[in-house]
Amino acid sequence: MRTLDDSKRKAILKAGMDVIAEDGFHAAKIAKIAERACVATGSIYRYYPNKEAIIVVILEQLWGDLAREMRLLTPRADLSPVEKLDMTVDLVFDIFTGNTALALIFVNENHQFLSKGAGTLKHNYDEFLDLGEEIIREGVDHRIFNAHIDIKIFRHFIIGAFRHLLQQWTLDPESMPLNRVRQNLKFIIKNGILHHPTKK
Amino acid sequence: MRTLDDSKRKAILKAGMDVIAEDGFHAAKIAKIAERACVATGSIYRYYPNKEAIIVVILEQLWGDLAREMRLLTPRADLSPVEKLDMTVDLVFDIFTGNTALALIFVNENHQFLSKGAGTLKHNYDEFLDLGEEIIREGVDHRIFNAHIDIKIFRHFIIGAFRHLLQQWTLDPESMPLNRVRQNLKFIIKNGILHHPTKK
DNA sequence: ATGAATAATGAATCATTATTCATTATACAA
DNA sequence: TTGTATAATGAATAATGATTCATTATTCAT
Repeated sequence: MRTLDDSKRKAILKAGMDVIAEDGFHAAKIAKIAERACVATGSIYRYYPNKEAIIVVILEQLWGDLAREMRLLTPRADLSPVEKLDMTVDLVFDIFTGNTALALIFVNENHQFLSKGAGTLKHNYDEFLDLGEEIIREGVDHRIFNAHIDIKIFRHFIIGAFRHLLQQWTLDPESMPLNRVRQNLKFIIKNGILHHPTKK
Repeated sequence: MRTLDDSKRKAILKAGMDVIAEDGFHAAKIAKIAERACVATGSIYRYYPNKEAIIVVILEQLWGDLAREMRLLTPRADLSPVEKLDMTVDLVFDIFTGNTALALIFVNENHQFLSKGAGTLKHNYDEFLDLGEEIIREGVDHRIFNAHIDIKIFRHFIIGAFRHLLQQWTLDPESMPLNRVRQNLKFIIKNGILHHPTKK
């Protein structure tokens, strides 16, 4: 009895990621994905029930990986909330720095597929964000973070800022090195734009 | 000689705005827009060469209006950079507060059409953002804003944060009143999340 | 009133692509 | 080695929906 080939499933996923990143989900053609993966168009349907399933798996993995890392990070008692916040930013930047295609998919497609699939995707995404919120709450409890800021709003604030900056980076990586973006992002979310003169 | 009816052009634009906001540009059907505007599908093509032109006009007007307001705001000598920054935030919130459909179009479609059309759209959008940058630069010169923050990054930071917050608001306006979002946004961009104890 | 000129109509066209499925090739159990 | 289950194939299908265009209705200058 022949069996499905897992390396082929991966090849299709990778090809799907690249083509969807290049052309956008809607314009991404199954024929092109098949060609990139070196399989026939029909073969794709042995491994994934439809085009949507491909991107859903990509996003499920992304948020699954990030949620797993966050489960390790949040409970650490040896780190301050500020350190945890910085490390979360690093975590996310590190994932996308090495994978422009994944960055593009997050930037352009994430939202519209959040509610698609069995529910794993939304679950992973929410878990990641809830763990992030946990860090903020810890900081507020420690009087390190400002208690007057609405945590839910702050969380969306950061996601949105990050997403848009990542998008600008994919459009023109030269003029906006991801490292500078990272440093500025960390600084702004902590200190804002106002100049705080430090006493001599 | 019969003439094209400007009220019909407006009706089509309004219907297009509503339907595109509801269904997204791609899923928005010309037939539905025509029905809402109480015209035949073919009539739409008397007023707009294609579906894309409709959304481009909507976005051109949005950024045109905002750029015009900014041209009045930035040169005012009676306002501090902080006040100008706050007023810019108010300006943008005010436009979208009364127009959920326009908010949805900004949130979901703006980026992909930025480079479409004759160039007016991109021009208006850039002008608005450049004038915003102007305010930041003025604040830096006055030692009110932090000189170490990359202005271009800060600008994308705010747009992204704003867009995502607006999106959350369109998804669930109850749980996230736009007024609370507005206040938090103003506070965070100025002060960040860190708690700055004020001397007694 | 009249008759160009052109606005309005909406059924038909046409292009596009995801998906299916009849057929062929291949891996594996016996 | 052989038979069979099923993987692989890619041409054909089928659905979709933007746009066209032949026809009809309306406006307006004369």
